[in-house]
Amino acid sequence: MEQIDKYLREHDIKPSLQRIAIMEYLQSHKTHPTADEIFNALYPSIPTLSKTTVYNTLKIFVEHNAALCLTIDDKTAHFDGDTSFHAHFFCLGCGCIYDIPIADISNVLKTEIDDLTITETHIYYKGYCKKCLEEKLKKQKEIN
Amino acid sequence: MEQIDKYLREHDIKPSLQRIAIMEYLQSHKTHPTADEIFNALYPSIPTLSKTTVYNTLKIFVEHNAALCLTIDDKTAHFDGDTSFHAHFFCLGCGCIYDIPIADISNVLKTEIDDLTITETHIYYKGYCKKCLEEKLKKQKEIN
DNA sequence: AAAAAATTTGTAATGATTACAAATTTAGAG
DNA sequence: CTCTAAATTTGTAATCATTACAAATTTTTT
Repeated sequence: MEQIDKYLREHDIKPSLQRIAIMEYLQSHKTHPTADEIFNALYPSIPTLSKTTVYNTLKIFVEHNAALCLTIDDKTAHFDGDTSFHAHFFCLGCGCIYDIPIADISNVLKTEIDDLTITETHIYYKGYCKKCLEEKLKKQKEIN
Repeated sequence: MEQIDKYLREHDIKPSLQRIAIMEYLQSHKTHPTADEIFNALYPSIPTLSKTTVYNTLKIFVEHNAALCLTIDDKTAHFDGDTSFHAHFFCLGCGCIYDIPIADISNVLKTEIDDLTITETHIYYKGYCKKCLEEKLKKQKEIN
């Protein structure tokens, strides 16, 4: 708990009850939750919590580089409390997101391009997890 | 025009007037337009065009690998008629998207991970283009 | 030329996100 | 401490991209 407090301060975010709870959830649930999932998870223990607060807080986290916003899913944004460099896999079937460790590609990825200032680099894989691939193949068989 | 027709057929897409127009627009405008932008651009010349058709058609293109859907912008999906492998830069200020050529990193990027079947790989850079970076710095000065 | 299939269209719904203003909490000055 | 200002949180209402769906149109097949 004290660690979350410290983590927020290190990122120039004043630790409030809500901010601590949301960051605590993000860092202890590596499932890349959506704002809605975070709200539903925390609401029972913080009954005064507002969904707007969750959205506002996540925006602050991202602006202060305390969390990542993943735009891999076109339906909704997902958030990641782990800001270290890694890739993500998004299952087009069930929507789950997995962390994918990645080799050092600093020699391949650019940090500056012409007149463009890079602040974030994302590597996303999309496809199907085992379960969803099987279901997909089963459905295709049924059609044929 | 005949080339678009052929391109669609090669991807098992039956070429209709609307589909040809949308693919023609995608391939001649390398700006990674949104469905809305495509609709507004084509509507004057195809007054019967429906926005639903644009959405449906783009979905078909993506399913048949005739176009890419970019989820780099959390506001709205962008589309790319160039399916060859390249990265994208998204300006957090003005929202423009640039193509970024990328060295061969097939040795770094995975094509199979455990039980996950990869169908797409995306590399996104986010940051600020020259104009937007200047404006951002100017605003920060005004605050301080 | 008629019937079936595919495509397109328009409208209405959905659902994530944001705008905004009121309410509450926290921090600072006296 | 206590009062005031600033920051944060909250709830409601709006926005806006996208989709669902059924009717209309076009294309293909018989």
